[in-house]
Amino acid sequence: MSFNFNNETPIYLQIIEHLKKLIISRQLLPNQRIMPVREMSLEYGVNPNTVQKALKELEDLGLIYTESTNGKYVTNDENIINKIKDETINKMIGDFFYSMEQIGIDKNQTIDYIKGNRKWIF
Amino acid sequence: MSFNFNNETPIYLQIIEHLKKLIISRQLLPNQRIMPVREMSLEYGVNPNTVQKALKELEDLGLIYTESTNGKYVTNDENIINKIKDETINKMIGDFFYSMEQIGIDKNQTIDYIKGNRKWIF
Amino acid sequence: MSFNFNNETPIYLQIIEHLKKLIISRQLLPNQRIMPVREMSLEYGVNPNTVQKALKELEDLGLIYTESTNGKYVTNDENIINKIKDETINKMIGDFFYSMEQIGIDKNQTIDYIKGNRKWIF
Amino acid sequence: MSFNFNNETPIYLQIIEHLKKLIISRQLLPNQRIMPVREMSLEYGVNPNTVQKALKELEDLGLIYTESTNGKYVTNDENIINKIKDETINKMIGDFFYSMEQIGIDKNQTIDYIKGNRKWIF
DNA sequence: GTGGTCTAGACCACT
DNA sequence: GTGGTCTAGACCACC
Repeated sequence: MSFNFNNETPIYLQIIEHLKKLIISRQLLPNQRIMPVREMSLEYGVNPNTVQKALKELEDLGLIYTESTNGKYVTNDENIINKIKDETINKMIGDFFYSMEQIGIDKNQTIDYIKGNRKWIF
Repeated sequence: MSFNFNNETPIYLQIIEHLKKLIISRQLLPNQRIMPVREMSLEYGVNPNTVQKALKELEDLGLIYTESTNGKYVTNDENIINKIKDETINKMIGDFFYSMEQIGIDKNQTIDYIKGNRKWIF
Repeated sequence: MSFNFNNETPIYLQIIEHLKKLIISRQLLPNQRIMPVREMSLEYGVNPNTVQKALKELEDLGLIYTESTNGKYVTNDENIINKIKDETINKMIGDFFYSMEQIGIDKNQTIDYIKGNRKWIF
Repeated sequence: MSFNFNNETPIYLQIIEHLKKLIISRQLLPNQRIMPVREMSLEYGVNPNTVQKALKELEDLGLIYTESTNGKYVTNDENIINKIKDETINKMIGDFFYSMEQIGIDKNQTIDYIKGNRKWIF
C-alpha cells in the first residue's frame, strides 16, 4: 500500500477516514480480521501509537471490535456500518452542495447539473 | 479578509482558486478593479511576488487584464468567465462522483441520493 | 556560452527568444535534455529564478516539458515546434517589411531588392 | 514628436539613424532647412550637445550642410543620399538574412518565403 | 541533484 | 502609487 498524507490534518484522523472508507465500501467485510497494529504502522509509515489511536476511535464508533489477544475485527453490526456510511455520504453530499454554493450554484441548479438538464463533461 | 492556507497546495495556486471563485460567483464583477498587488499580499499575508505569480496566471487564463500603472481588472469577456465556470463545475462534479465511488457508491446510486430517492440529512 | 543582454527588453524574454531560436533551428532537438536551471543561470549570468520564469513560459508555449526531478526536455511535438517556427518567421518578415516601409521602400520594392532586380551588396 | 530611446545604444547614434531615415525616405527633402539644434533637443528631450554631436556626424557623412549663422540643411547631392540609402537598405537586408539564418532558414529559403512560394501571414 | 515555491527587498517605468 | 523585473538566498519534495 502506498499512502500519501497531507499536512493539514492530523495523521490519525486521515487513517480513521481511510479505514472508514474501506469498511463502508465493503473492501473490509464484517468480522474480517484487521491487519495487526505493528504491520499497519509499517504500511502507513507512521508510529504504531498513531495507528493505535485511530483504531481506538474506530472501536469507540463501533466499527471495529477487539478480541483480546486475537486482534481486531470489523464489526458485524450492519446497522452501525450503514449508519456510518450514511453519515459519510451525507457529509460528502453536504460538502459538495456547499462547494457549489461557494461559486454561486444553488442546490436546485446543482441538481439540474447532476440530472443532466445542464450539460457538463467529465 | 482573513485567510487560511493549507500546507499541501502551493499558496499561489490557492490564491488562484480563491480569486477564480470570486469571479465566477460574481462577487468580483467584470471590469471591476482588483486590489493592488501589494495590498493583496498584505491581506493574504504572503509576499507580493507570490500574489504577482497568481495574478499572472489568472491573466494567462484570461480572467483578469492589466491596465499598466493603473491596476488590474476582472475581464469583461463573459465567455471566458463562463468557460472557466463550466470547467470548475465539471471538475467539482467529477471529483464528487469519484469520491462517492471511492466508498462504493456508483454514479447512478449517487444520482439517486441527490434526487432524494434515497434519504439523507444535511 | 557567452551572452550579452540588452537593457531594453526583460532578461527573461531574451532568454525565451534565445531558447526558442535554438529549438526551431534544431540546435536543440526534440526530447533533448535542457541544461539544469541552476547551471543555465550561471551560463547566462542571471538569477535562477529568472531562468525559471523563462522556462516556465516556454513550457506554457509547449516548447519544453518537465520530467519532475529529472530535468527539462525539448518537446517532441513537431507540430508545436513548426507552429512556433512559422510564427517567428512571420514576425521577422513582417518586421522587415515594416522597417523597409519606414525608409520609404514599399513591399513590392522590397521584394524587388530581395529578388535581385535591384542590386545590393552584403 | 514623441520619441523613445532604448538604453543599449548611445542616444546620439539613435538620433543619427532617425534623421538618416527621414532623409532617405524623403520626409526631409534636399535643401530643406533642418530644425534648429535647441528646438530639436527639446523635441528629443535630450541635451543640445547630444543633438549637436549627431548633426556633426551627419554633416561628416555629407547628408547635411551648414550655412553659417543660417542653420543646417539637407544636402542637395542626390548621389550621397542614394549612397546612404543603399547602404541602409543593404544593412537591413543583410541583417534580415542573418536573422533568418539564425533560425535555420538559409538565403534561398528566405527568398522563397518572401516570394510567396512558402505561405506566411502578416 | 532536480525542479518548484517562497520571502525580503530592491529598482525601474509610467503617470 | 501602479505593475513588472530581478537578485540573493532559503526550503521543500522527489529519487
